[in-house]
Amino acid sequence: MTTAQKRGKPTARAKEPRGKREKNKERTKERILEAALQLFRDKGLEQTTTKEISRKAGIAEGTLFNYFKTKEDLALYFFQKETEDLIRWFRADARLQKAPLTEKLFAIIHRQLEYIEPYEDFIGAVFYRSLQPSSTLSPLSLESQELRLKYLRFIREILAEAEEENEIPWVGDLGAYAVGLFYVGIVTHWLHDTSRGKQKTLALLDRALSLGTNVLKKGGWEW
Amino acid sequence: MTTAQKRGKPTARAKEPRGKREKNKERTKERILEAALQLFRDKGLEQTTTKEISRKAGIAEGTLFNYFKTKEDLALYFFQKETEDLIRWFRADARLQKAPLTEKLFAIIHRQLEYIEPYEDFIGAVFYRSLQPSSTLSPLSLESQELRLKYLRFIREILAEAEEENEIPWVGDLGAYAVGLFYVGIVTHWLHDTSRGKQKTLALLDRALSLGTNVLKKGGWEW
DNA sequence: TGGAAAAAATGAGTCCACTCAACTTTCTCA
DNA sequence: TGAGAAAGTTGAGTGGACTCATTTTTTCCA
Repeated sequence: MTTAQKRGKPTARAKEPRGKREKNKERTKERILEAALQLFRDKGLEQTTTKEISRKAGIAEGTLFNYFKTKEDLALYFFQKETEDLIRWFRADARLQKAPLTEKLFAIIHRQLEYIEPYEDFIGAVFYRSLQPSSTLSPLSLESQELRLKYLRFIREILAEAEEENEIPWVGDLGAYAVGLFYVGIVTHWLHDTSRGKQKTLALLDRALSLGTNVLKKGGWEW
Repeated sequence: MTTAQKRGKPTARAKEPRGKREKNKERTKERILEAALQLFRDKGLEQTTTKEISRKAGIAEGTLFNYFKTKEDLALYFFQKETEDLIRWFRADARLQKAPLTEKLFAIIHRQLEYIEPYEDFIGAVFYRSLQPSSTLSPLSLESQELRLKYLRFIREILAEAEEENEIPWVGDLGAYAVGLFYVGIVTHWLHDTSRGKQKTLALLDRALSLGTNVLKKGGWEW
């Protein structure tokens, strides 16, 4: 009888074992992120306290730490989201998928710069921490490690496509790694760039990418 | 009379206007650095408290902050010292000064890796912060900025010498910047490298430098 | 439907980096 | 030489990130 009843209601509501809880958690996490990002942007990372974030998100101070291990982890989540959005955006653009490598990389990095633009000050304080490799002690190591890997895998895929089309010679993982480093350099330049609309950085980006792909095509990569 | 007396004793002692004070300050700073470095190396950056450092250095907690604005600043001082030592070391080696560019850069970066070796864990936690550009809010921005500039100027000089000898085409400030970035990449690789004696990183360093200078010589740098 | 178990939220409490007003040492100059 | 000024030291105090024992909410199942 009981078993029959159990099986009788699945379509109505009982199908999802974790309904309210999961939904609430998601909403809370979203609220925390929203509050934090707004405060980080307006006041900077250091000037924003976890108390403030909690208050703005409508939760207790302790709750914040059930969702994010540290304040820094919370800040790094911004990049996590950016990377996920970036990959989705790129995969959705059919035209771009067929464009030459240089154009793809330009579009990708350019979009990243646009994304971080409103958060310039905050980025300066956190960006480099996402590079930090795992250290058994740092509580955020795994997260940032994962993030780096996700980004590198994405770039690796794009390079692999260009390799397959014989657009460039084989560059392997190291190629993706080099693009990642290049991105670090561009962001650093961007952070220092006081030209209108960061034009200098965009010019540098364009020229450096052309240079890079030219070297590759000419066989400069051979060891 | 008073003036005559004043001038009469310069050779004896009165010549140095700031004697005891300056000397004490220097000794204290040295003691703090020594204590801090030892603790950072043995227990890691996060696990070392400023209280501990002060105790080990034989000073009050507050005194530490008369010498270093923040704990992070204290940690960054390690790199300051490294850079200064590096420049002095390079300039003292007459043979190396005449060696080809690739060899110079290899020697420089290799020496830096050797220098940081005993501090591997600690480096992972601080290295990337030295990249952080100035932000009006960060109290340590100026110091780390200065450090970066000192290093970049040093690399720039070495590249300029190679330019003058027509060993490579003109690469300008951007060339130094690229070498700096390359160093970041190498250190990142080094931090992840689990091979015996970090041999993989050394191999990478060697090959990447050859590749780089080859590209330059073949005119790959032309835009 | 109710009552036990699991999951999540809470906020008082801890630890630690950093500040600052009071004190001590060193320097200066009549 | 000694008294006032300048530089340096001190440690109790402050604020903020993070913990954890307790309480509240949600789910599970007879």
